[in-house]
Amino acid sequence: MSKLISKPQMSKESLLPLLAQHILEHGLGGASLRPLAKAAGTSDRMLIYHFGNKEQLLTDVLEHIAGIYSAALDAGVGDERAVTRQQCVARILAQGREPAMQPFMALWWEIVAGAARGIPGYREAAESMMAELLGWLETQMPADDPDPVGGARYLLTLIEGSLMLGVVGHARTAREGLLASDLSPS
Amino acid sequence: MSKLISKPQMSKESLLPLLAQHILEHGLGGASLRPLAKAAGTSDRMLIYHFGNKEQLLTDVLEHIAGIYSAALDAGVGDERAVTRQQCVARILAQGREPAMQPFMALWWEIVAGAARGIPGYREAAESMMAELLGWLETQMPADDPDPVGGARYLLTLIEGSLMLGVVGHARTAREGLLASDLSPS
DNA sequence: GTGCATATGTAGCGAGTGCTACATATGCTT
DNA sequence: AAGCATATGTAGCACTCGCTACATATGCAC
Repeated sequence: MSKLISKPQMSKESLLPLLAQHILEHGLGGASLRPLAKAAGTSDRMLIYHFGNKEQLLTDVLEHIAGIYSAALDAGVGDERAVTRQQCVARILAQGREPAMQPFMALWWEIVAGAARGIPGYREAAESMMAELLGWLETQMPADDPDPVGGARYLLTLIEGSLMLGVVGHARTAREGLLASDLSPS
Repeated sequence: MSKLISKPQMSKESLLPLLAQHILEHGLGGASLRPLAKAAGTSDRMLIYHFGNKEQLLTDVLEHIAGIYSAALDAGVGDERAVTRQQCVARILAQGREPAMQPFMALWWEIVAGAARGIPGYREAAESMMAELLGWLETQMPADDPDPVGGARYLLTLIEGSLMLGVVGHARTAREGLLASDLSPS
């Protein structure tokens, strides 16, 4: 009885999107091979076969996710330049609150936690992602900003602080904080 | 052969400091009963006996740690009031970078990550801790501050953003951001 | 056809997980 | 002394973990 049903012929590339989806939903820490394999329609056996070991698999998936995130960033903000710093911050915060961004946010804080805990690889991953975000933010600064480089760093600090406060149920605190900053003309 | 060696007569209260120590070192997520028990000089069997289940144990330990942190906060900053907002921020950031604070920081980001992931209990815990920190920060504002309530929220956002950037290897970015803020008189 | 590299299924290993069953030991109350 | 609530040790259960051993199946080169 020959099995002629189908030979999906899977590969790293074909697996990565499904694995990324699962990681975004369930996180890095709780991810174990067998559920990942089921999500990707294969077996733990094959995940190890393709990626060598779990750590390499997670590294590859993270890289894949970073690519998706970059694209989402550019697509999410309109292409007309912000006029004021306040407007710039508001737009990015609004985008960060989008439901579609939630899985990325959850994953991001998990990476931050790993970096703080000193888990090998996490700090490096977080550092490069943050560097990329900073570079992107510089391009989003108002065209007539007197100090786009320093300003981007200032806004990044405010944005990340606001996002964190939002995550822990203090979105209102962050909003009131921004109102008391120099971004809001009295 | 009677065993007269010693009867440690343990209790929740006597276990909590040792458990807290272990959690601060190794994190919440990776904590499992047997290593915790070894750290506390007892058995997994007795941890369940005293706390009922693992979740309750972690809840109790977290509460214990929050108490320690509160005390460390007050002790860490000198008792003379800051004169400027900039000074206020600088002092708190300096304290957050102290080696002794590192375990608390790592635990904090783990809680934030759990809150972002929606793990039951984490958001509530984080929210109340942050509320307490905000209240404390209001008392640390300069005496002549024109808007201590809004200002505390503004500074909290900047501080948490700076701490996060520091964790991911972007302490310099945060520093330059603060230099470009209204806290640094040009 | 005959090898041979690539790909996949089945079974399992040794370690660790939270938690429980059962047997005691201890010290207080009556 | 008897009974009883509190406390503790020993063993183990049913499960998951990352990973491996072994057996194949497939398709291509010669």
